[in-house]
Formats: sequence, C-alpha cells, structure tokens
Amino acid sequence: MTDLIPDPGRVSARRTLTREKLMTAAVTAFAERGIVGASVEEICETAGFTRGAFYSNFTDKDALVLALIQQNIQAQYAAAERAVAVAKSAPDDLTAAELVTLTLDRFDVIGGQGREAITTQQELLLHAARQPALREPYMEFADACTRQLTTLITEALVATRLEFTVPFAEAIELLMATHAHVQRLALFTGQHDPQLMRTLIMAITRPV
Amino acid sequence: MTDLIPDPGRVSARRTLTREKLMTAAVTAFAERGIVGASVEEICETAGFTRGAFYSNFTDKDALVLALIQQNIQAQYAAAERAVAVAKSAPDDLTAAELVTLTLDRFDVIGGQGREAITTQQELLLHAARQPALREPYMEFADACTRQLTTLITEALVATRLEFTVPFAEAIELLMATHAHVQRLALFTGQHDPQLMRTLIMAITRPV
DNA sequence: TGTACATCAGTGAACGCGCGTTCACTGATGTAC
DNA sequence: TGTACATCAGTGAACGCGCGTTCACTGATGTAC
Repeated sequence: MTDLIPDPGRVSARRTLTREKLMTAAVTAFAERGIVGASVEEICETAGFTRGAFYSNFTDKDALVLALIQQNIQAQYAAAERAVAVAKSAPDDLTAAELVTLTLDRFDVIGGQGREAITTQQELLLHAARQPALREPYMEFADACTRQLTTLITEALVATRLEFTVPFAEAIELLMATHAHVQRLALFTGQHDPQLMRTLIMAITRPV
Repeated sequence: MTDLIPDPGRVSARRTLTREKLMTAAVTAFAERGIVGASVEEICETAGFTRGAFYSNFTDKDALVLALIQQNIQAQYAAAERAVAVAKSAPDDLTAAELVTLTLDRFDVIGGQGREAITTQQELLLHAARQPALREPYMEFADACTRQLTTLITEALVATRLEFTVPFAEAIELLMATHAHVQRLALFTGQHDPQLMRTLIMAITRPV
C-alpha cells in the first residue's frame, strides 16, 4: 500500500516451475513411502533440488500436503473438462456401461491408471482424516469431485437414453464407492477389472 | 529333539497378555498417527510398558504389523460367528435390508463402529500394499473376509427369501465396496448413513 | 548494448531432537528336593 | 511347606542415525541509466 515499488507479477516463472517439480516428486515419494514416511530429502532429490529449496517454497511439510490437496481441486476441474470432451466426441453406438466407464476413467485426477496416483489419493484421504487442518480442504476436494461427476454422469445418461432406478445422489455415491473399490483391488492384483462397474450400472439404470 | 528339558507349554500366560496389550495399544496409536508416524515409545506407554518389553516380544515394528494382520484373520472368523448368531436369533419380520445391514455391522473385525478401527484398517491396507512382505498376509486376510461374508450373506438371503439379480461374487464385491465407502464417509462426517446400503441391496435383489 | 547494482532463488553445512534398536541388569516366576 | 537355584520377562540407560528445519552464503535474474 505505501511504497512497494517491486512486486510486479507476484511470482516468477522459475519459482512456479520449482514448486511444480517439488509437488510432482512428492506424489511419487508419498506413493512409495507414505506421507509421514517420505523424507523431505527424498522429495528434493527426486525433484533435483536441495532441501533449502524446499523450505524456500513451502513453510513446512504440512504446507506441501495442503498445496497438493488444493492442486487436486484444480486438477479435478481440468479432468472433468477432459472427460466432457471425450464424451462429446465418443461414437454414438457406445453402450451405457462403456460410456460411463470411459467417463470415470478420464475423470480421475491426474489419471487413475497409475498405482502411484491411486496410492497417493488414499494416503491423502487418510492423512486429511487425521489432521484437523486438512479436513476442510479435503472435504472441499471431495465435494468438487462429487459435483463434477454429477454433471458428467447426467450428460452420459442423456447420451445413452438411460435413467437411474435409484435416487440420483445415491447412484453417484454407489458409482464412486465401486470405483474406489476397483482401484483398491488393483493395488494388489495390478489390474483394473471393469466388469464390476458394468454390473453396477446395469443394476441401477433402465432405458428412458 | 536332543535334550530340551524346558519348553513345557511354549509361552507363558503373562507373555501372551503383554503381547495382547501391546497390540491393542498399537491399534490406537496407528489410528491416531499412522503406522509410520506412531512411535514404539508411544505404543509402549499406552500399553504400560517400556520399550524393552516391546523388543522382547517383537523382533521389530514390522513384526508387530504382521502380527496385527494375522490377528485380524482370526478376529474375522470370530466376528463371522457372532454375526451368524445374531442373524439366527433375529426376529423373522426384519426386512432384507435390515438383516443384511445387521450382518455387515456385526461382521466388521473388532466392530466397525469406531473411527479408530476404521482408520487402522485403512492404514493396514495401504501399508500392506506398499510392503512386499505384507501383501500376501494381507490378501489372505481379505480373502477370509470375502469367504466369510459370502457364507453370511447366503444365509441372510435364504432367511429373507431373496436372491441376487447379479452374479453372486459381484454382488458380494458391491456390498463390500459400498460398506467401505460408507465407512470412509464416516471418517469425515462422524456418522454412518445406512441408506446407501439399503438402496444398493434393493437394487441388486428380488424376491425368490 | 553495456555496466553497476539490487533482489531473488536455491545451496549446503550445521544443529538438535526424537526415534528404533541394543544390552547389561533386576525383579518375578517356576522348578527340584 | 520351605529353601536354593535357574530361567524368564520386563527395565531403563545408552547409542547412533536420520530427519526436519535454519541460516549465512552465492550464483542467477532483473532493473536503471
């Protein structure tokens, strides 16, 4: 307010890039060793920096976790847009199950394919459930997921001329529950089984 | 084989009790701080021992985690028996949803009611997914759960004169997925919502 | 465009704390006569 | 039942390592003339 001649564009491109590299490295490290188990040094080494750079960018480890959750919220919106694009350009002759599965696959933050992404997501949930300071941000993230998915599924249903046989909100919950379950199984078996999702969809939808 | 005069009943009652106290304390500590975050000291203090006692009973922290998973397998069988007893003594006029929900509630290892039990279960799953040495024991536990639940649900269906409209194995998976989802929600909201499970059951069953 | 200076971003050594693990010990429990 | 001894179970001090965090510094980037 008084006489701050500097402060032109806030934060330099270089700094932004460093933050991004550290956060990406953190996802990897957290997947491998867990949030508590992964050391700051490990994260920095993967990202190609020293620990000083870390503390120049984040006040502490908790701040990094919070930043990851907030980044997830943004990533969620981006993923939703991608999913819409995919759905819009999908051939008309897809079955409902195929379209919904396609939607769910594209829907995952980062891209649910990787063991790494799945593990880190679970890790973040558990960590947020424990740390009071992270619960609200995490719930915000979860809400964003639900809202985005609601929009996407609505479109997918219209496109396939289907409707739910159960209350809409509960249908969404069931889809998310099954999706998470299949992901968890994949952590052990190493591969996604799409059949369970198809079965659920057939059980809770009918032609309009 | 040669001349071991001692070794009468293997392990003393005192020792068994100490082990149990340490394992119970570990469940609490793991729920609060996570498996990696909880210190051996913390566990011992809660259990009322010093750290020496810990290393007299477990070779290291990993051994304790393994013991917990193996104990879960045993507890699972006990919980299943309890669930059968409850189901058998249940009044005949329960709805299917009520009976299945009742079954699932009693089914949880330890008793799924507590936030502590839920958190530690999730913690164990994630830890086992990461530690190669724990994956097989954990999958054995998961299999035990599935098998037990299969038996129980079969009985519950007969009692309520219902059958699944989807393949049996998948129905079980969907029930477990939804159950886990409801539990995870409870970590944030603080209470179980039974409605989702009822909806699922109605969607995948029909009268015989 | 070139030079002088100011600010910024990341370095890397240092600190101290807390943790997992070890071990010589002591009191408790069990055994033999 | 009482005593002498052996084994067992848990104690608590000690060790050393690795981690999170700090900070004086240096090289990189940006700005003014």
